[in-house]
Amino acid sequence: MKDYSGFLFALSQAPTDLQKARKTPRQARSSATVETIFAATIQVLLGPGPGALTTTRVAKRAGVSVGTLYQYFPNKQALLYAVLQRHLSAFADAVDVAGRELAGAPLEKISQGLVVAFLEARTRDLDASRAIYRLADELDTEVLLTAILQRVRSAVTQLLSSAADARFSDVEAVAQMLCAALSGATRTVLERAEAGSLDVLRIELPVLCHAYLEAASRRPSQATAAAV
Amino acid sequence: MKDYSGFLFALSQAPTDLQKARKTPRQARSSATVETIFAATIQVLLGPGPGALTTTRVAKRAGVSVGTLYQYFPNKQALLYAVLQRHLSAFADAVDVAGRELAGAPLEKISQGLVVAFLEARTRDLDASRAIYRLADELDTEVLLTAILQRVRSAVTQLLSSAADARFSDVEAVAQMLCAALSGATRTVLERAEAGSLDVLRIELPVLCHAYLEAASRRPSQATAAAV
DNA sequence: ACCTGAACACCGTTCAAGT
DNA sequence: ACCTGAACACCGTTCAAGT
Repeated sequence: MKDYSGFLFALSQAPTDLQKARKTPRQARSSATVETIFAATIQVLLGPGPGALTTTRVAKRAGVSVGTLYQYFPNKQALLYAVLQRHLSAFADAVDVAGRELAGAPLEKISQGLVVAFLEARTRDLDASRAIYRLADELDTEVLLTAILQRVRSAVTQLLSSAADARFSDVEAVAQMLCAALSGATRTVLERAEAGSLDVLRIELPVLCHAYLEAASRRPSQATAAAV
Repeated sequence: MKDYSGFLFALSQAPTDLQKARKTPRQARSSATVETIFAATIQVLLGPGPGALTTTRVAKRAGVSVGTLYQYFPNKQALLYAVLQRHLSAFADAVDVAGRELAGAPLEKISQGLVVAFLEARTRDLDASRAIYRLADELDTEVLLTAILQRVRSAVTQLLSSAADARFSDVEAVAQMLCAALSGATRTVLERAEAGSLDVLRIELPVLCHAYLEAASRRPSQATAAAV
């Protein structure tokens, strides 16, 4: 019987293990170390690329030993997970802020503002964003992404409920559909590097967003009763 | 100087290398081997899971040795790439077929049909689809995805141009936006395993699709002139 | 309280030897 | 013309030893 313990450990990482650092830094010195490791991870991602993202390389770039890295992150996935988490939280924050600013506005303004907020949030640090998102599917990000999606979706639900000139028979479903279209469309563009496709999005997305919201608010209430 | 040749080879795989098998099977026996390897890959993906997807394990499952696997695929990525390619081609085929069937119909019917085609195509073999898409970002799928997107987009462009009751000032941009929203929304749902979200999509997506197409066809022609 | 880095099991890939 | 599987370099992770 061979010793698979290390391997199985790596495979069985439940999201719980991924979400928290192995050890919370208690001294200024060590929390600085964590910051340095985060920065080094992104640098390696942008420089040598995702294929060259090894724990040893990140540690070297950060100026620490591998052992130190593993003091704060139980495994490589946890490190990447933490990087992704930071990024997504910033995104959800941006949607929250936009929601508060747009509350009570008419649909037209809400559509415009929402699209701008989405595009702006996901276009900041474009290269880093691309690299980080590309990493997302290598991890078990189910839990994290679901949580972020929930935050964004409820912010949008609240915003839609507050609209000055519309009522929705099933705000939840409309918010879900809108978030899926917005984030999906944004993501599709982020992943491909096509020049100009961002411009198309900037013009077309508000049209799509507004047209859908108008149609959804005009609709009689039993239409979506069957949906969750 | 250490020997990095193996490592660098693996890193530097250009899409060209990923797209074709190292050796084209010439005998019935060997093309059957390739089929078996494909099947084994999906089985491992669905059974032990993506974390356990090693070339050795795939080979064992397929009943061949690793060496044999490497006779047909230059590396692990190429294998996964081929699996993804098959899947995406089937998807593009489905959109093509739908486009031909719907040509000349009114917008309302086109919207409905397009959504059904998208959902149906991406819901067939749902588990395998999920597993395969989750793999996509680990590979360098830029070229492949762009090509498939192009096929789908031009099928949609043609379809929209054929609409019985509408003209678009910038069909290309509208098709691009529509494809981004459709595939993005579909993907978002596929990735999360939320119960009922597929039902929401089935009801809301045609509404969104139709509302946007109506709005876009009513729009004066200079609106999207600046976009590519 | 934090850091180091050699050591270990595993993985991707090759290639000499087989049918 | 195709297959085999031991061998090799590299990677993730650990842990005894240091400050």
